[in-house]
Amino acid sequence: MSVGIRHDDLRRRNRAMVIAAVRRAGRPSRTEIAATTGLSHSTISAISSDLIGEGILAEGKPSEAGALKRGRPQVGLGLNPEAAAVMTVVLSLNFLSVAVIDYAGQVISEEQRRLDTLTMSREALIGECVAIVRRRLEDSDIDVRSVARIALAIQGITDTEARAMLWSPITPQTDIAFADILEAEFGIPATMENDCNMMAVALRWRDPERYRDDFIAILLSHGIGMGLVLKGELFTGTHSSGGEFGHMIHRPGGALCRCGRRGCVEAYAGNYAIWRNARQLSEDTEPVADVSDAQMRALAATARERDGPEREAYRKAGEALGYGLGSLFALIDPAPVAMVGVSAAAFDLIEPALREAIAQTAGGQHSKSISFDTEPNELPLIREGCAMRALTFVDQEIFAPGVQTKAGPAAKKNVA
Amino acid sequence: MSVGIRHDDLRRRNRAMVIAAVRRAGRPSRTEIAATTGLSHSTISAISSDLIGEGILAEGKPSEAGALKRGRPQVGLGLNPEAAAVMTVVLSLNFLSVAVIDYAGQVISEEQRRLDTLTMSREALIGECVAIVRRRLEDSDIDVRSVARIALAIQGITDTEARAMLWSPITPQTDIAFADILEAEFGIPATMENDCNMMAVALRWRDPERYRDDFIAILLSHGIGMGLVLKGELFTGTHSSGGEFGHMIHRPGGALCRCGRRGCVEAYAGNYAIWRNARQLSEDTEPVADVSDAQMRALAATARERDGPEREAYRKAGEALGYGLGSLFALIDPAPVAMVGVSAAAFDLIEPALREAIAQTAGGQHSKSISFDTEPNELPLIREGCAMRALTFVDQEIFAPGVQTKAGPAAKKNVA
DNA sequence: AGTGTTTTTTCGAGGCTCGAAAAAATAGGG
DNA sequence: CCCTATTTTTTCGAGCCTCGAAAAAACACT
Repeated sequence: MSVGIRHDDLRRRNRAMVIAAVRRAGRPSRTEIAATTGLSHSTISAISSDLIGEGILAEGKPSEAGALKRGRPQVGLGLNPEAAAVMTVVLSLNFLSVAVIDYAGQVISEEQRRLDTLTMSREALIGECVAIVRRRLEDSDIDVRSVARIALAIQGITDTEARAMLWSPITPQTDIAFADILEAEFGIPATMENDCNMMAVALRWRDPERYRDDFIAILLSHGIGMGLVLKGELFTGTHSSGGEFGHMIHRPGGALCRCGRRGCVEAYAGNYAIWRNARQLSEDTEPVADVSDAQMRALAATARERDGPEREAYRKAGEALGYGLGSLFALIDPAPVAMVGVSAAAFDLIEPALREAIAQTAGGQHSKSISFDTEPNELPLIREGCAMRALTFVDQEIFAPGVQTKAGPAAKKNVA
Repeated sequence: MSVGIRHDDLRRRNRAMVIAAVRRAGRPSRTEIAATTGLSHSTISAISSDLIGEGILAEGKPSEAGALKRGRPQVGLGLNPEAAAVMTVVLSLNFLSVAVIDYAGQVISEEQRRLDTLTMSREALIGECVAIVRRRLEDSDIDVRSVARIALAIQGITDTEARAMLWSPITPQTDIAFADILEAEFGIPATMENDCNMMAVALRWRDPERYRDDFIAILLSHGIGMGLVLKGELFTGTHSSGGEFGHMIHRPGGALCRCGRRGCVEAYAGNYAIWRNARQLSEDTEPVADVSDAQMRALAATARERDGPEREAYRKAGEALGYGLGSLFALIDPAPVAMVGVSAAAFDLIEPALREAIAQTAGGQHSKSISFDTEPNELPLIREGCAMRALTFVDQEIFAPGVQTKAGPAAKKNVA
C-alpha cells in the first residue's frame, strides 16, 4: 500500500513546504520560513534561491514592518504573481460566475452571468460554461499559457476524484464530467468541487485561528449543504463529495424533501421548507423551485415582528438543524460552526430551537460551548475557496512535481 | 504547522515501512518488500541487514512455498518473536481479559476473570486491572523488560489521546485515566482504546481484501457501538473516540435510552431495547442493567418461531439501525458493514427492516449493494485489534523512533 | 559439471540537509 | 562620520541516504 520515500522526494516535499509557508504567511523572511518549517537556514536558503531563480518566488519588503531592529533587515519572500494564474468557475442556481486569479491570489479579471439552469439542456449548460471560460481566456490581458488550473464549484454532489458532478439541485441533468470537458476543451487541468467544501476551504484561509483543525460550514439556502474539516483535512465521502448533511433523516417518514425522500433535514430547514411551513401548507406539498432572497428576507422580517406560522417555520428549521447537528456531533464531537447563506441572516430566529434540539442529543452536554458564526453571502466564499484550492494544486503539482500528499497512484501519472 | 522533512527522517520512515511490510506479508523476501514499498533492492538490503542485526527481523523460509523456481531461492524475512512483547487488556461488562503477545503476534499467556463491574468502586476497578497485569508480568515465562506496550480496550468513550476512559456503560465511574495509571504503575507505555475501534482494526488485519479502505464495524450488544475506517484510517472524533453511532437520534423525543436521552438508535436496537419491546413494555420503561446472551438467543428463537412482539422488537431494531446507517451513509457514502456481537446472530431478524429503512435514506439508491457480515463473538476480535494496535506502536516508536505519522510537535521531543 | 535464472549484496555516484563559520546589511553610539 | 553590536543570509565541507549497475550467491535443470 503505502510507498517508501525515495531520495528525490525529499527536495520536492520541502520545496512544496516552503511554497506553502510563503502562501500562508504572506511575505515571510527566510528566517521565519526556517522557523515554521523546522528546516535549517541553509536548506531554506538553497530552496528559496532555486524558487526565485525559477520565477516562483520574488524578494520584496517583509510583511511585518518590524523594520526598526538592530541587525541586517529581513528580506520578505512573496509569491510572484506572474508565476501562474488559475480560474475559478462557480455554477449556482441561475448563476454562473468566473474569475481569473494570479499566483499571489489577486483577482485579475471576472465575469458573471445569469442563466436559467433549471430548464437548460445538458448541452446548453456545458456550452455556457465552456463559452464563459473561453471569453476569459481570450481576454487580452491574460497570457493563456499561464493559466495552470481551473477549479469549478457546483452545488450538489461531486465524485471524490473531483472529475464530475453526479447530481445537483440546480439542474435536472446528472453525471456531467465538467472537469474532463474543460480539460479536453482547453488543455488545462481542471477539478470539479463541491460548493460547501470550497466554503470550508475559504474559511480556513480567511481565519485560520478560528477555523483550524475541526469545523463545520453549513449552507442555509434553498437546499442545505455542508463542508466539513476534520483534523485539518477536508472531509469527503468515500465515493462522492459526501457530507450530505441536508439529507440525514430528521423524522422517519416526515416532510417531503426535494430529493423525493421524506423527513430529511432539508425538508424542514431549506428555504422551500421554511416557505412551505410559513404558508401553513401540508408537509406533503411539492417543494417550490425557487424562493427569492427578497422573499426569504421578508419572511424573516415577519417572523421577527409577530408570533405566527412564519416564526414557527423558523423554529422547525432550527429543530431539524439541531437534531441533525446533534447526530453529527455524536460521530465527530462538537466543533465550531459557520452558517452561510441567506437564511444565516435569520439565524436569530433559528438559534433558540437549534440549541434546544442539540441539548437533547449526544453532543448536548457541550451545547452551550458550541459557537456559531454567520455569513449571509456564500458566493464570495465559494470563489475564494476555489481559488485557494486551484492555487494549492499549482503549488504542489507544477512547482514541486511528484509529491503525493496521500499514498496514491494518481501523482505518478503526472511524473510520467 | 506541518513540518519539513529532515534528512534523518528518511531512514526512520523507510525502516518503519519495511517493518510494516513484513508484518503485513508474513514472511516476505527482500524482493517482495522492494516491490511493495517501491524502494530499491539496495535500500531494502541495507535496511533489512540493519534490522536483522538489531534482532528485530529474522531470516527463515519464505511464506509462499514458491520453492520450485529456477534461480536462487528467496529468503523469507519474519518478525523476531523475541524482539518484544505487548499486553492486551480488554475490559467489558462483568469481564476482564488479559493476554501477553509476542512481537510476531502469537499469544504467549492469557488470563480471564469475571467481576461485577457495574457495582465495583473506582479503586476496585483500577485495582483489578493493575493486579491482573501484574500477575501476567510476574509469570516466569515472560521477560518483563521485553513488554513494550499495553493496549487496553473498553466499551464506551475514550479520549482522542488514548489516555483515559471518559464514560462507559459497564461502570458508573467516569474519567479514569487507565493509560496513565498503568504507565505509572509498570513504567510501560500504555494506551486506552475504544472496543469498537479495535474491532475495526482487527477486521482490517483479518481480511484486508474485504476490509481495506472504508468499512464499518457495528457492535450489537447491550449497547450499540461503532468502529469506522475511512480512507484507510481509523476514524475518531476530534476530542473523543467518537463514532457514537448508537446515540444518533433516530426519533426525536422517542424511546428512553440508557444514556438518559430519548430516541437514540440504541434505545431501539440495544439488547435492553429489544428486550423491552419484546415484553411490550412502554418505551419510557427504565432500561434493564443486563440481558444475558442466553436470554437474547431465546428471544431470537421465539421471534423466528412465530409472529409476535419478539419479531416486532427485532423489526424495530432493524428500522432504527437502518435509519442510523442511512444517515451515516449520507455523510460518508455506503461501505461494507460487519455486524458483531450477540445480536449479530439474529441478523436474519433484523436485516429486512434494516434494508427497508436504508432504502428510505440518502444512501438508499445503493441499498442492495451494501453487504453485511456477521460475527457473533466480539471478544476475540477486540483482543486481536488491541494486539495489532500495540504491536504497530512498537514498530513505529521503538524500532523506528522519531517518525511522525501525521505532522505534530510530539515527534520533536523524541528527536531531542 | 555446466548453464541459466533469480535473489541478494556490494560499490561508487549523486543529492540532500545540517552545522559552523563567514559575509552582508543595518541601527546606535561616541 | 566611523566603529561596533546585532541579526539575517550565504557558503562550504561533512555525513547520510538512496539508486543503478555489476558482481556474487544459490539453486534447478540438463
